[in-house]
Amino acid sequence: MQPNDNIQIDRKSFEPAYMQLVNILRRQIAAGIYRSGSQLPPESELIDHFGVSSMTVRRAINLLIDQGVVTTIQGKGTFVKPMEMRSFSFQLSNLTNLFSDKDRNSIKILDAKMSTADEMIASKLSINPGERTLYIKRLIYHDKEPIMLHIANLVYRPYRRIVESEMEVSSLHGLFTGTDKTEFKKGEFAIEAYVIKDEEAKLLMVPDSSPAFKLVHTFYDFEDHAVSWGTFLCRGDKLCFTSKVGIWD
Amino acid sequence: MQPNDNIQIDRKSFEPAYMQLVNILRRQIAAGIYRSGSQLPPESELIDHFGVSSMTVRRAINLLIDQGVVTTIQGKGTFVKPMEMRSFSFQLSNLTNLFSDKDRNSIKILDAKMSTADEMIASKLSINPGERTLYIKRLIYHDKEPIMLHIANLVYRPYRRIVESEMEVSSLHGLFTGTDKTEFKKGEFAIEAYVIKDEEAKLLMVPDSSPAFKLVHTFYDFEDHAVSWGTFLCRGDKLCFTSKVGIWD
DNA sequence: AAGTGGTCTAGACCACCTA
DNA sequence: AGGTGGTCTAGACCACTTT
Repeated sequence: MQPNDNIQIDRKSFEPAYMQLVNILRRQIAAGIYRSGSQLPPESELIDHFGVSSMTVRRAINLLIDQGVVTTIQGKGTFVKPMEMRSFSFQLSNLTNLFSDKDRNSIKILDAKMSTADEMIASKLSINPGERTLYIKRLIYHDKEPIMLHIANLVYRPYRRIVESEMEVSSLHGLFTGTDKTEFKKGEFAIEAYVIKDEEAKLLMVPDSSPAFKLVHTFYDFEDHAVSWGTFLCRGDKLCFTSKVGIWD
Repeated sequence: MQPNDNIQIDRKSFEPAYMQLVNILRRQIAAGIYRSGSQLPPESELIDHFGVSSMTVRRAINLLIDQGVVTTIQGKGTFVKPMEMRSFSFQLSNLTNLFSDKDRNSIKILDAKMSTADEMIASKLSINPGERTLYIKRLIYHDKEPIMLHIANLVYRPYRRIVESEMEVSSLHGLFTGTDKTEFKKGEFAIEAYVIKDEEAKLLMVPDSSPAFKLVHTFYDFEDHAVSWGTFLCRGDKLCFTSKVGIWD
């Protein structure tokens, strides 16, 4: 089988030329015409063969680079990348799916009270120990089943609306789906492995010592001040992350 | 403060114009000149103001879209996206860092033997129950400390070199760093929360009921046959995943 | 010197939205 | 109809690598 034989770009298609080219090259790599480590045809050849401009070819190649399929070396060529474990990437959208259907979710507020920051909370929120904070503890249900326990500490700023909006169910929904305008500029996350015990186990209705993901978050407002620090405790039996790398058709 | 005032692209810079434009717009969004939900200047205006071509502007905008910073609606405009939790993604490269320094790692093979596939393994490797497989169990050390337990089941194909290369330490290192040519075309990964117990706890030298990440993998060869199925059991105290969302400077 | 990737232009044309 | 994003061209010029 010859490379690039016969295959052409369909100019009448709704699919843009650069995307067709991406798919053509992906398919040829998947078919083993270009093997791991081997060189793709030079761009000039692709331009001639497919009758497109250099910009179109480059756009296609850039997409293949983004997809982790090829690497380019200036002056040398474009090469098929070997599969790497490091390029596995996991999205929280797996978890987000749990929130796509608003009707199937509900939130129960277990606790919401004014508090003062201890050393730990103060350092996380960049305030002084003893300053006022808002403590929120709530249980998130999916299909009447508790799946996540959210505990958050918020900086108390009477002149802002953040506190109220954080309290509301809709804001949490907005955070996950991105539909609402959140008041946050940026956020940090860490995922840790965790074992649910005692009270947490009771609340989430799982046996003691059940596995869980602990999602620690910090949210910042547009002045780059930390506003919210807390954790989502997610039942391990209700959530996992998946990813694919390499060439999938 | 006026949008786009004074700021210009430095044509003498080594940084390409499209990348400068990305950074300019990011900085203006971070500075609150364009707030969440608000509209960016139309492309025609950016073309005029910065004295670049439409292709350069579009390339910059496409990158901002990739970064999750803006959304475009054809016929309407380009808008700043609110921060979304769903766009939170983490890479296995966090874990890869543990492997960057080859000298600090070592691997001990606990078990390696011919076996036959049971129902479970057969279905995962797309072979028939009873067919021959290779079973490998090994402990991965970092700074003399056990951090991961890897158990893998491989399809036994005498005419291939995959088995040998899988056995070797270097292949595992290559998988993580991407330096070696792996024999795999593609792979799937799932991350689950897990609780280490009994024998696993002893091997990894952690107390019973310690938290862990369970990474289940399947690797495929260039004929799309499953070749390897197994799990990495990673000590939760030695590994966590982090990520940032929204606008960071 | 020849071959390769990388950036950029100055337009053209189209599709979509709003009025 | 006028404004907006989206694709595409046919070159030009540059930087890097190999011969």
